[in-house]
Amino acid sequence: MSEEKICIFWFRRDLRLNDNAGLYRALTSGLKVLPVFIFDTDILDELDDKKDARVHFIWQEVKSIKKTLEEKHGTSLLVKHGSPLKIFKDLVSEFPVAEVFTNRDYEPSAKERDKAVYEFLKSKDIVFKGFKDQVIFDKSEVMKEDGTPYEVFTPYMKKYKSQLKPFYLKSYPVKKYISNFYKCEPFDNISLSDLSFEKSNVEFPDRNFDKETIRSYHENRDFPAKKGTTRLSLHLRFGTISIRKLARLARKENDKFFNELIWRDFYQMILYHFPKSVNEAFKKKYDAIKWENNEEHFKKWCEGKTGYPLVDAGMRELNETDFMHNRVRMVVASFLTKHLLIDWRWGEAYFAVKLLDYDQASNIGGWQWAAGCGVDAAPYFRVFNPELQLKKFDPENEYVKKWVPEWSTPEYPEPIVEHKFARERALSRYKEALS
DNA sequence: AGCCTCTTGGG
DNA sequence: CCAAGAGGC
Repeated sequence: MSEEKICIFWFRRDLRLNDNAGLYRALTSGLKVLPVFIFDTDILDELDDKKDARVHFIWQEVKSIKKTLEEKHGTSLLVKHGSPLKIFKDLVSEFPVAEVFTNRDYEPSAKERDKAVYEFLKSKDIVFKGFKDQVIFDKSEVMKEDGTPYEVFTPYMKKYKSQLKPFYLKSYPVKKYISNFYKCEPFDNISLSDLSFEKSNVEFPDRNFDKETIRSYHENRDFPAKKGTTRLSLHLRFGTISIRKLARLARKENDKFFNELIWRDFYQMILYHFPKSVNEAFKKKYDAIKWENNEEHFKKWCEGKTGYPLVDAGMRELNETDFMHNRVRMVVASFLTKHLLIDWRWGEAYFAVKLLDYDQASNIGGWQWAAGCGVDAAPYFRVFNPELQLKKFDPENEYVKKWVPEWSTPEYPEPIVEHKFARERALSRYKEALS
């Protein structure tokens, strides 16, 4: 008797059982669905901090999905640890796999990984299908009239909104087909220490956000001392909330907040079309900038000891909580690239190590924007004045006092560069590269 | 999603 | 005297 064929659903950055596009397609495929998660050693081996909060978060969410599947749906989650290609080679000999479903990931390294898995599966006559789940429009769905990708946000956003029908924001009714999982006894649990990681001490923001924050987003979002932003970036990064659900609400409640979600799609689209922008300036000429790359300055920036209170507050918030308010991200990025003339890649790499919500597309986009070398970037002559930014966005010095308690005492260092000097140096150095 | 400097015109 | 606007970087 031939064994009944099954399909695999491969969880990645979509760690939820509700409104999940790829999971829905798997459950409605007619095949029983074996859900799989892989702790990818190709990624984990690169992480030096054994208390990396992202690993802890993913592990926690994976455990929770596994528990739900076991307690409510008579199935389990097969959790593996290793290199995905190798894992799939094992999986197809272990299970009668006919198809593999997943949600698309647009990062260049993920595309490469998926291509290798696709090729292997193809050689075994197994279909590998990817679905759009983590954005509203992907790949080439929002393009200019001439068929090329947008490189400026505002016209992209207008086209996006004109194309957007309620249909695109509809939830996938996973629940209706939830009985189509492959029935089995619980698979083994993997502990954090099995992965050679430990629990982190940072606090994970709640996915159950306050609607009022979205309603008043445009008024409060720029003030880091206020609870003016949703703190949902982590959940968007790992798919622990659905972008469609959030976009439905955003569209209804607050256009400014909705635009921020569109920025996210925009940067994902840019990275998809321009994978080289991972380490090359989108505007080629800017790769000619002669950076100072002063190691001592870079260290002081990392530690939050530049003598500019808003910059230091931001960096210390990042170091202590693995998060930084977005207004302050712009300020510290501008400071690093313009005042210190340090290559944006250094800053981007530091954020990649530290940020709990690190998302490659948004971070590359944001850093290149700050450095002036990206899509729709700030013109090079825009140099934030860190003191004016402080006056504008933290007028009572609440944020600064919280993170830099020694500020306004003799212990607080003098600025490592003087603003006027640094601004002029940046302007002439940029001008030189562009001429 | 800057900032600076200079000019102008009302008080 | 200084707020507000223009224009350059």
